Amino acid sequence: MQSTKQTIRIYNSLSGKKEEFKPLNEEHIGMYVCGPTVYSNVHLGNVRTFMSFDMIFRYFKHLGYKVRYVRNITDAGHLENDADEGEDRIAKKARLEQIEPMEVVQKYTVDFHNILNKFNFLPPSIEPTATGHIIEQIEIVKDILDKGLAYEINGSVYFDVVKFNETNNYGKLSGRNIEDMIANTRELNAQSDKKNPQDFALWKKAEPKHIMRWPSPWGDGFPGWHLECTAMSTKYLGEQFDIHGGGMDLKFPHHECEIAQAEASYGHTPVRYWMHANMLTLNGKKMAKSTGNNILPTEIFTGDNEHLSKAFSPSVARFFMLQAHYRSILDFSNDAILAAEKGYNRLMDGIGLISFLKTSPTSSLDITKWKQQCYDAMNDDFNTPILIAHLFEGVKYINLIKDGKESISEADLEMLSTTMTELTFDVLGLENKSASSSSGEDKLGGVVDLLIQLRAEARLNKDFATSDKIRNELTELGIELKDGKDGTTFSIN
RNA sequence: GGCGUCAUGGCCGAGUGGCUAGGCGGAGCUCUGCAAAAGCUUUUACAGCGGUUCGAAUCCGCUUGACGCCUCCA
Repeated sequence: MQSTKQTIRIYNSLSGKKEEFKPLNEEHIGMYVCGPTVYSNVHLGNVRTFMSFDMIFRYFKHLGYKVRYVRNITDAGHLENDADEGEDRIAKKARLEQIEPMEVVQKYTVDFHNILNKFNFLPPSIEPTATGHIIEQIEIVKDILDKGLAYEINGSVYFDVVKFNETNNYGKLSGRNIEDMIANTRELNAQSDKKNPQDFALWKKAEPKHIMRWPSPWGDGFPGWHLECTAMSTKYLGEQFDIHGGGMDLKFPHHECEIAQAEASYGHTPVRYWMHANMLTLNGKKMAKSTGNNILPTEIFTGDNEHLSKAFSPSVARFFMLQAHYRSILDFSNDAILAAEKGYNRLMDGIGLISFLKTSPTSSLDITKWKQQCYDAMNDDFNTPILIAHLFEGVKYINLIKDGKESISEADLEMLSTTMTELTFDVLGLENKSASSSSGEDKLGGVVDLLIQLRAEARLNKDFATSDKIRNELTELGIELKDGKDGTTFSIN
């Protein structure tokens, strides 16, 4: 753990600027991140957002903060659009797969956890579900009704955005103003109950066929999409907390509505630092479940996708994504992840060499300065690409020391080693997956080692015909031999 | 149509008013029976046009292009 006090600057979407981060309580940080709606498999774009916050969670913990990280599961069905039509997406999936809505939820929640585990995610401190907090949500609806900022029509309750805007600023997060929105709204459907198109549902009446339903003062229904996050963040983090995160596409309307709900109910703004992770694109376009323009994590692991030439380990995919800043759009391509894989291997090889380095009485390198540069990168709005650049600098140091071109003292080597490993594994959350684990691969490894031995003997006898035959035949099979100073290793392509 | 973001070298991708990002690829060298691997060194940039400035790729304006939100979305 890093005990030195670090000053962190965070880009706050609310102000549009980087601000010095000061938690409400000195040692504790409260962070809420909007989780997935579990009606289908998470794609790689979803993973990127959660990975950004996993990295941020890890860094805070590494610095010694006590972090309560809440990431919800949206398991209540919400409508396909914000007008009054559209099917509940979970119900739709249940109908298509001919299972219960709660089976849909269970299936994809399990999938979500499995995938995140493969990517070496830390579990959040609390992972609450929307359906587990219906009572809390109903209480908020009642409260907002009491304050006169919502209205009930035909068993549904809507937030009165226009009225709210008279005393508050609706749109401050996404940089909109309500006059523009009214001027630009398309015609409202005739059957809508809303007074204004900008109003959003706090509670929706359930039609008779709607399976996911709960009793409420306004009849059987289900909560509006934006409400669950207000209920759960308040319950576990308080009426005001430090960080609220999510994907860029949630900024409007979702986060805007969260702010409105909390301000209406509690009378003050709920979040100090709003953070938004940018999109992962494929072919230059946002990954989206609805358009089919996406890659599933499983396809990365197997290579079974038209965009991929081979399989990639979760750690390589993680490295690929962390090589871009979380607020930048990142385009996924085979070439880009292929390049990332080579870089990742270089980083891992470098770290693997640390324990073999010999120390000297003095250092020819300024390790203290290098270390601070690593932390400066993270402190500047979690700039992982810069951190990785410094880690590669560290790899260069390691190689130069190994070749005797630079020297390092025992204390500096300790610092180099600790910094490299902690930042790579604890903060970035990478794993060194070079060691093969399955028994089949172990046996193959034994066989290849035997061939390597035979080849070494042939080379010793200057029987290059035999040694080259072994090497070439193995290459044909996709096994590459690598001759090094300390013997031969191999890799399977 | 409204609001917003971004345009960087062969590719990916940071950053900044004047001083090296980094990775991949390319080139050279070391190592090697040869080759590969590995390591070291090295290479080029800031969409276009104006403006501000001693100086701009970095600030301002315009143009072009791409993307995102405005409907569920990470």
